[in-house]
Amino acid sequence: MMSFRSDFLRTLDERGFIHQISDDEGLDKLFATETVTAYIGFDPTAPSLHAGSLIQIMMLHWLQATGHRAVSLMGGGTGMVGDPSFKDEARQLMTLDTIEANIASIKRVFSNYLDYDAGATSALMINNAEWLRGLNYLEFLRDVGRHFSVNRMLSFDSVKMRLEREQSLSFLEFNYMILQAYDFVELAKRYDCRLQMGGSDQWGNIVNGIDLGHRMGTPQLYALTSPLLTTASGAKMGKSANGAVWLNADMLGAYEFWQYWRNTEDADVTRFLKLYTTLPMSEIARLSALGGAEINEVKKILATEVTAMLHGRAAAEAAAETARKTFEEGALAADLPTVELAGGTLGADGIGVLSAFSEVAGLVASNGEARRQIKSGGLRVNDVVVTDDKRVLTPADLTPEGVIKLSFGKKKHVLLKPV
RNA sequence: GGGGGAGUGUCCCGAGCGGCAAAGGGGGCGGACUGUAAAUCCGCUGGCUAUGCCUUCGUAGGUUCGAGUCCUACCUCCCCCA
Repeated sequence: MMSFRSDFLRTLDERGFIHQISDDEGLDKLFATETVTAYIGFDPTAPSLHAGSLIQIMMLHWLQATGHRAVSLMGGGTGMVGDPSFKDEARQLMTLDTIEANIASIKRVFSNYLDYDAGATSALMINNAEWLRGLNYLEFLRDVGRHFSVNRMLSFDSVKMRLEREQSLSFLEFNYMILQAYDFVELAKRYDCRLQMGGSDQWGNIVNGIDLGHRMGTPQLYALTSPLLTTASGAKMGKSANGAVWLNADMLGAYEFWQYWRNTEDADVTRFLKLYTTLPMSEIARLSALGGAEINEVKKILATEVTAMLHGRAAAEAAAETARKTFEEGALAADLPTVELAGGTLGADGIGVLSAFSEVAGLVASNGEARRQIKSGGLRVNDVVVTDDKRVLTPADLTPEGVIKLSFGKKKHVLLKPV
């Protein structure tokens, strides 16, 4: 790969964000000579983005940090269609209400990474519903649709699998790539946006936008994709034991978020430091030199840095401290995830362990699962292994701090607290 | 339009003479070993008021003491012919 002159591309390159660029020399020149507006699209498929999207958000962050204008595009229009790229079946359609609610919820995260009040390089939050929802079908077909070749669209890898496999690809979904291409052109016209970034699975969609731009008379547009990230052992980013690693604080607390990064595999630590923190490269080089058990200290730094960007420095340090107490001292940390019990719930007859773990704490999925885990020694109450599935938790189990600590495996803990 | 084939445990792939809560794998979870890592080994991997009850094999009916298995119709997909 060539060496870049522009701060933005050099930074992205040395930190491992770049998978493919449509015209690296041309784009480098653009970034070196002017303030560039670039965007990444986010479809509102859930009330929160998850760790898998963090790499995209970080790209926008660096874009702004190196003096350019970052646009996060909410898919209020495209979300009504659903991206079929590399999916083997159609997603369920979302209602407008759901889409709007999801967008409102997702939006909150961006202000932690982007500055929306920075003069000429303020970040922008735009919703493609703005131009997509009002489209006139016939006009759109004539102005935009005529530039697309179905033959060519069918040849894209992103839909090939779907076609070869057997699953039907509805006409609705098939239009997604056209809408995304059109988004790029609209952003170019309205906001002078020149670059679209995204995950490598978006390459085809982005390039379509560039082509459409040619035909519809925009300036030269560019594509930049990031690698599809997996952990060293092949798992997709953003999934953990308890499900997705959400970015919204109301869906995943800072402590659990911190834990996700703390549990990074050795082989991923350096890569993640570069991608997910803003530590200087020299510092990352120093940390990467540490090996053996020392790498645990590096993982803590990784976890704290990533968490600090999202949830704030104070919350990150509190999470680190909670983890230190819990894992290193074996002490009881008061701010582990806590379930409050309404007055007297523990009082009368106590709570059976099974329902305490399943219904009350939500650590396991069902009573049956709790029973199985007891058999294999995976459940503990106040750090004592549970052996009897008939055991009942009573006020006598309360620690001096007035809580009962439930643990599932070594890493998942919940405090029950009567109030 | 004609002919042939397929849909299995709500993560995936996949076996399944009429007695089936249904083989096997992957993934996931727990345990052991470690460093809150990886690798490895062991166990678990429908629900419940639990020596029993309930819900599961594309959908709806039917035959049978008993249906994932047989019959009928329907849905979806694949292949061949037109």
